[in-house]
Amino acid sequence: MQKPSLPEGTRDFGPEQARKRAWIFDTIRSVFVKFGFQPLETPAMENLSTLTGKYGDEGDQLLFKILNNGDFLKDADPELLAAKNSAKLLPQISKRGLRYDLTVPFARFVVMNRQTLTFPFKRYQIQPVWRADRPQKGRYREFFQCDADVIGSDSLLYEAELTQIYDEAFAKLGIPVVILINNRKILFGIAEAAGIADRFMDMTVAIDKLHKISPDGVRQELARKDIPADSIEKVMKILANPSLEALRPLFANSETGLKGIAELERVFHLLGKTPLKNEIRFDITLARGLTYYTGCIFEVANKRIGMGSIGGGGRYADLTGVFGMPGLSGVGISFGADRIYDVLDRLNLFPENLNESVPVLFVAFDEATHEYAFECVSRVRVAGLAAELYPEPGKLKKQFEYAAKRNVPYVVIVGETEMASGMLTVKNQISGEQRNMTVEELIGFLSK
RNA sequence: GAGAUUGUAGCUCAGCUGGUUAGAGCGCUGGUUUGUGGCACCAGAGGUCGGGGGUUCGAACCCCCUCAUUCUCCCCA
Repeated sequence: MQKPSLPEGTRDFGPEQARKRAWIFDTIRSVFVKFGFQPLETPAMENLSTLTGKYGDEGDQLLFKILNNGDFLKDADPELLAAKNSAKLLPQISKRGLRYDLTVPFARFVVMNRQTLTFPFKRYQIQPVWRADRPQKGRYREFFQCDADVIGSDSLLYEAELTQIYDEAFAKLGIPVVILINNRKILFGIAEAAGIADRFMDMTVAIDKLHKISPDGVRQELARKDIPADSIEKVMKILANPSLEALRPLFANSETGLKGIAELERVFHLLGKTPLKNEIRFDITLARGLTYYTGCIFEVANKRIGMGSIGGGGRYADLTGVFGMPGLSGVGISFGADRIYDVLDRLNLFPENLNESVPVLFVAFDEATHEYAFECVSRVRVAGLAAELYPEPGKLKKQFEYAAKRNVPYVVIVGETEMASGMLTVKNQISGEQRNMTVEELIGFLSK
């Protein structure tokens, strides 16, 4: 007999976990829908050509590839095979891969359906993605992403609305958060002001680590990238600056930097016209590693416990360009569902009633009462309520233990007396109190 | 890709410098209580000590290989 096991970095979600996760997804989805986003689902697998080259060299390595069906070595180049040249052999033996995120499939979908879509196109998508990463704390090889993106508009209204979505969703989930906002153009302004515009990405990647490593660590990181010492000090000096206002004079010679300031001011202006439940903060050190962001960028941090970011996103100028449809600006956000789960779990913030499976369980003593109970259960279900009947009549002890383990709040006892009178015995499992009532009364009782 | 960690019952773990029939708690099954669960008591089932090889009179424990886990770095959610 073989021991059952799970592939590295994957997990099962048992009933309780699955219910909690469904609650998270439903909560987030309801906010997406409220802001007019439409659902989209794409296949788990994409053509490898769609995926490769979109996430950098590292990303390509982390793609799960799917072996071709049939005799997949038949058409493989014998020389490559003999040389064990995996990299060059790959396209000959694998045509498909599992999706790595939801953004690239979304871009592919938009380009393929450009004739029928109405722009701006707002979609949300809640599906699993796969990465052949080394699993560790809070990181899995299969995990869910909850994305909302708008494509086909460069209006800053959407930056404001997506911030509102974060605000409302986390308020509904009961997690107090800080929503951090920055703008890639401001980061570019820093690079220009420090005279290292050509090293923009190196600088960004280093700044992104500021939260993890000390300012000195960032200095070392920058120095390692051969950035001149005086430029490094200029960068660090600007980073120490917390407000948009004070930034403006420093960006006198950076048109892009000034534009970034103006964009953020516009977003904050719009947000000022609506009540928000969480703190929204400009954070000049927020960088985000992904290269395709070009404007505003977001990140959500929970206030209670340290645990990476639980959401992030930003504006990208040209996501569909690689698929031959340039000039479409988009902006999107993502919720880290798995980490949100961990935060809710650690802080005990899940709603109480989530682990109740059914509101009522029927129990009976013998064949005759069991059949009568079956009729009663059916009538409760016809009324639209969930109900369950224990499969065998007999010992109440066993049936009550089952009810307790399933967290059923009410148990209906059906015996000869009940069957004769039509008055069921209904026991409240929490208080222990018992009452007699007809099926109709039970339905009314459970409905409120 | 690099480094570390752990692997003993369904679960969480104990097992002293290698020594005879491998333990506990929880869970499970049955009973005390065949019209009432959570508590208590009693009894019981359940393990080729991740797998393979080696050292030894003797290995859960020491050595080698292998598989798997968890964590850190890189990168990211």
